[in-house]
Amino acid sequence: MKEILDVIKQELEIAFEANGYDKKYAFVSLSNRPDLCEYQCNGALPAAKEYHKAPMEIAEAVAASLQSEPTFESVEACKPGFLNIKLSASFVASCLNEMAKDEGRFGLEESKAPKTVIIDYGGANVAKPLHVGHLRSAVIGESIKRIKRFVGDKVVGDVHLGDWGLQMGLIITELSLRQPNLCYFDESYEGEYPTEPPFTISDLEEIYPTASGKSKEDEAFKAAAMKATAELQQGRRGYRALLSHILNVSVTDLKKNYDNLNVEFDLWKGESDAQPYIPDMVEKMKADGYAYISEGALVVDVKEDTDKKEIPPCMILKSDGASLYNTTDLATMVWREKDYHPDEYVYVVDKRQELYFTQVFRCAKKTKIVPEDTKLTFVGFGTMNGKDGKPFKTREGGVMRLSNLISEINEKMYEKIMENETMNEDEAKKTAKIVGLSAVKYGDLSNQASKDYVFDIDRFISFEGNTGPYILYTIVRMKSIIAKYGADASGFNIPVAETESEKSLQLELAKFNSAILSAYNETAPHKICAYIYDLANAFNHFYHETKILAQEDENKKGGYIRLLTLTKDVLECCIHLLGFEAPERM
RNA sequence: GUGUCUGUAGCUCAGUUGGAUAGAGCAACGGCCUUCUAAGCCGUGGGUCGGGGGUUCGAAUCCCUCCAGGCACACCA
Repeated sequence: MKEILDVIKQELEIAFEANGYDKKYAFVSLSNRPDLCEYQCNGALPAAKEYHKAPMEIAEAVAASLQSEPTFESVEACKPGFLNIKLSASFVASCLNEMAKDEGRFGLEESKAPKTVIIDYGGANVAKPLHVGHLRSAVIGESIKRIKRFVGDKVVGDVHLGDWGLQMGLIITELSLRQPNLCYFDESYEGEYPTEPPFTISDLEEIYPTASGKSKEDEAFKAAAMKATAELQQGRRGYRALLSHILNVSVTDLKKNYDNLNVEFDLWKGESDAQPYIPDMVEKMKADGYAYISEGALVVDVKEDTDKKEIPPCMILKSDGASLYNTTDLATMVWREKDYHPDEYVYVVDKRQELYFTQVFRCAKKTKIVPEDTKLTFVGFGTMNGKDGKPFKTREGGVMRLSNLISEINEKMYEKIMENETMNEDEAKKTAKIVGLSAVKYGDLSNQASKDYVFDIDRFISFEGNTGPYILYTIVRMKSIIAKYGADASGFNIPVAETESEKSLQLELAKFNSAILSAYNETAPHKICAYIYDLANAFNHFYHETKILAQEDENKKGGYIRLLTLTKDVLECCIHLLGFEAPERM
């Protein structure tokens, strides 16, 4: 189905050309003066320069040749030379009927050139619980994944676990002190290792911080942990077996936590999966002459002439020969190329890592790990601040666990729902979870990802204003009416709008296409939030003025239900793209 | 120090990539429920778009400069 903007544009192009003006001036945008018009074209102003005519003269001529087009209710030339456009109600209604027929996609055609995209988000660490710092990556990444998938790309989401490095050595060392008799520590042991892990997730969550604390005070312990890390990385059997236990236990727990957030990864690969690719990669970089020794370390130059600031080289190996985060990330690209050969990589990471990722991206292209035309996208997000404007902390000043934050929100939401006394405890609990998630996610996604934002629980869980719960409430209202109607309305047509509020609702619906595409093109979920907030407002306004179920004309009533259903479906589609769902009641 | 991002109503944020009178929400005040969920709707007040220059028919948006703040600047991830 054709986008409304394109339809209008085409009509304008014909009119511009018919009057002897280049069609490049026939650009259309949404009106920024809704009191005057619905869409606008400002092309007559720049055209006036080229043709040395008064802009008003051009605008009037174009407007005149569009007078009889059935697409428009009116096209008016205004003051300096604006073209103010109003669509005819019947044209809008016919667009909507087409949208409604196309269930699930609402007229948005699948991309004709679908891309393969790997999206790297989540960034969870093994054996460490998720904390609030992980929230944004998960929430934003999940939404971007869904948006891209909806438009038609083949998207693979990878959590990219932090499962390599000193933390593993710390855990192994601590465990060897607690349970020295385990077969994993016996180097002469040659049998099969047990399938049952020697610890639970809560053991792990206690072991890691303990070990981490010890290593800061106890030099010997730290040395032992570093040795264990090195041995693990060199492939010591017992340690490898322990690593896989740690991974299993941890990933099971992480999956549960991400599941609560409606976040789902296709791949649970980690840094450790990239390790086998490092030696060949490094050799190739040396052989191809990209990597050289600088101050003892192996580096690749990544500076470019256009840089305003000196970009330090990308370090591949430390002076002691050990690999580092860069190395792992580059090696990760090696296997991703081998398995998926993506057209685009998207990294959803804290924006403070931007410089680091420009180094990695440049290095990957320069050393031909990825082809020249591969798109490497860094989606850097800002910090989640508390109400005081400083990074979000617990009352005690520590890092807050994500699960604690979520349960606090669910608890508050539950209390709010129970105040209304329309539900039993069980349903209220379930509803609180659904609405709570919408509060968190909408609160995050409605801001531009790259900016810092204030995480204000009380504002987010409020049912008023631009919040997730407000959107859900609007959906629930519609569901309730549709349920009361009871019958199947699919045989009816969405009526030609008769009132202003009905037409604005219909116009909002017609913007679905361009709202989704701009969110897609700009990797900007907040555009979807802005859209559904406008749509919800338009609906509530219409709802307030229009009796639907009391409508006597059955045909009209059926048409209204069809309009409601479309609105509800579009809203639900959008919140799905944001990563949350609506309950049946609230 | 260098680079970079940010600065819009008391607070939290938008602003369709240079267009018309800069918009929402919260908070404040006023109105609307015997009628589809009032968790809603309607209205009022509130602005030197950080300051100053420039570019042009036209600037919150582009350029310069200053002020304030955040962040990053090779052997951490």
